[in-house]
Amino acid sequence: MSQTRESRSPTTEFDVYDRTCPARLVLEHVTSRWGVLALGALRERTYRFSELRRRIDGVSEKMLAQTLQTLERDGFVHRKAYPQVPPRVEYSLTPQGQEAAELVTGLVTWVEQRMPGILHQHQLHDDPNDATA
Amino acid sequence: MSQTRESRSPTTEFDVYDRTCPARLVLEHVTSRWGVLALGALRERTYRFSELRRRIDGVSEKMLAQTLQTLERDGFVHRKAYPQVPPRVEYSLTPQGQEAAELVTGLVTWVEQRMPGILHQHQLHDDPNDATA
DNA sequence: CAGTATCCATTTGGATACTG
DNA sequence: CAGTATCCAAATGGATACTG
Repeated sequence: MSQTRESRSPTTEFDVYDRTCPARLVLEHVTSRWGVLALGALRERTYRFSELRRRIDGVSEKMLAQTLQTLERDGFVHRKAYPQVPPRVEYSLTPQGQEAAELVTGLVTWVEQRMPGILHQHQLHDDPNDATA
Repeated sequence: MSQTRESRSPTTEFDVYDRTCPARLVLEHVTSRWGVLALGALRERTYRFSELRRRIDGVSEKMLAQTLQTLERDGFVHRKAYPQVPPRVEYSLTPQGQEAAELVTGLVTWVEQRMPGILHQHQLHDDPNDATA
């Protein structure tokens, strides 16, 4: 009776399909709008705060700070502050963060590659009349 | 390293790091709160609307409908309506949707498996005093 | 059943100003 | 530089009522 539910048994006791499960929150952190991009960027190299802000086109200071703090708390991002003035803070991925980043990057590049087809699909969907052939 | 820019060159002309790129929108669709769970569920089997709503604990009718419409427009989800009364509509993954679903499911199970460690990390982070050793 | 329409509370998120 | 604090606009999202 390890399978009372539908045909997908969670690998552990954690199940994102349960709204009270903390795993759902963590999942939302890594799949969040800016979380995905931050993880992807940090996979390239270490970044300073302002560098990341420029790298991630469109992110506000507030959201970047919030995103990084969340990812740091989850143990995906390492924050290293150098005690100097002006301040210098460097962000990098932890080993766990690297794994997460690889997975999300897979998704990112997959989407980028499929975009031509997806845009074409948008046409088909939005346009009632079929001008094909 | 074969890279001219920041060490990550988009595979195509589409670049999610550009805020105007349509790929960013599609990425947000598949990584959205309910999009991730819908793709994961539909990977198990075909679902009817109400079944999906029960499967995805916490989703509202409105958000589920919206999510499915978006994923359908992107070409990830197939919607089949049977002309009968009461209405019967079945949702399933398209071939493209299956690929996307595999990627997001990878992320989901990864998070579920790492939860114990992540929760422990939360303790460390939130608790200033280090009671270790 | 499978939605849509509407109203409304909450959250998200950005711009700006300010601090160590 | 690396943030934090504040204010406010906009999007998200839920509950309810209604339709084909």
